[in-house]
Amino acid sequence: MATNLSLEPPTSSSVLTQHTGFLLARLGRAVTRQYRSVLTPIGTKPRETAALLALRDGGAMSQQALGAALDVDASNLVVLLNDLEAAGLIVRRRDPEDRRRHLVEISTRGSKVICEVERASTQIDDEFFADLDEDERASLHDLLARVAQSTDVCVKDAGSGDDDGC
Amino acid sequence: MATNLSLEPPTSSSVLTQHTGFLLARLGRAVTRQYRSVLTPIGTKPRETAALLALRDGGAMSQQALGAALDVDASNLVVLLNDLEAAGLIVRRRDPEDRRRHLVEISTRGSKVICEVERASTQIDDEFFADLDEDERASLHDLLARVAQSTDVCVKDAGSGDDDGC
DNA sequence: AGCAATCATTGGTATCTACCAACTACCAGC
DNA sequence: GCTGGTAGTTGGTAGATACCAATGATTGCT
Repeated sequence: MATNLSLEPPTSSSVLTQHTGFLLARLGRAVTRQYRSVLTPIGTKPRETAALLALRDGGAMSQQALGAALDVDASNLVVLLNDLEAAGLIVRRRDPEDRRRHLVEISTRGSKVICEVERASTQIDDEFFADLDEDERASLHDLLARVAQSTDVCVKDAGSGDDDGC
Repeated sequence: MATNLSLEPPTSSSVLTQHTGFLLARLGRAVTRQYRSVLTPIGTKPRETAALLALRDGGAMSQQALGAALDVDASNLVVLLNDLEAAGLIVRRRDPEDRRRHLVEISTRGSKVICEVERASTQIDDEFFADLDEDERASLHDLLARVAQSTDVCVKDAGSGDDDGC
């Protein structure tokens, strides 16, 4: 039953056409791996990099907010930030308005690192989405952003034109 | 320096607008988690499910081909298939043309399970991509498929109209 | 002042994942 | 019938990840 022995030459490995979600999951892993290989020599992990980017673009924010943005558990975020702080890439200080909170901020040193990191990340993006032209890439980004927004995260417009020259 | 204390209400958690790749990674994790929660009661893990779907749509294939399709390391694939075989969802048999190879095939029992699984997966997809209309979802799928194809995997057209009625 | 809720932190656990080295069975070519 | 390469298997390791329960500091409410 159901015996369709195509046994095609190992090249056309096929499949996963169906569920967009599975495709998404698979590509997410793939791109993370790519990121990791490029980021390793720089010394930051993909997650840490995402955190730095979030902090640079979003400005100082509480750990709670950052965790929500990155979809990382609070307890895991703590150790992640510990590492970043030990490396001098971020700064934690208490929020004067609510001293329970820590305001996490990217440091000047972190800003420098993020420039290097971003160059590498952009390179990966270019390789990874090489088959898509400008418009397609933009529309892919738009679609993903909307999904992210609806799912849980809120992508903000971030009008804060606080450009620390990169 | 770089002190833009927006400290917005925790709702608009912001960011990650920049790199499409990071967005992809984050959403991939999110959707995998969703899948996992729905699949757990059924008894299959996301990876196993992906394998079953690949086998159903791609027909019998060698482990090598399957591993390439799913982007899973050969040694990890072995244990994954062991579990599926122990559960009676797939069958391994030697390829008569090359007895080194195992032809992996979905079993009749596996085909039944996959129906249940697919209902759940489709439900997740519907929730996850709820904000996109039909056309947008299709174009997202198309874009992702093309990226997947160029990256490494080959998504085949799969003309094999071998419908095991679901 | 007392109390419940919140934020960050700690510690622990279970699972997933990638990766690597070695081994068996098998194929193809000489 | 050797030899070299390939497919699958085994076992082990390191790291990533999710998740959960408990604690201390701090807040807001009454």
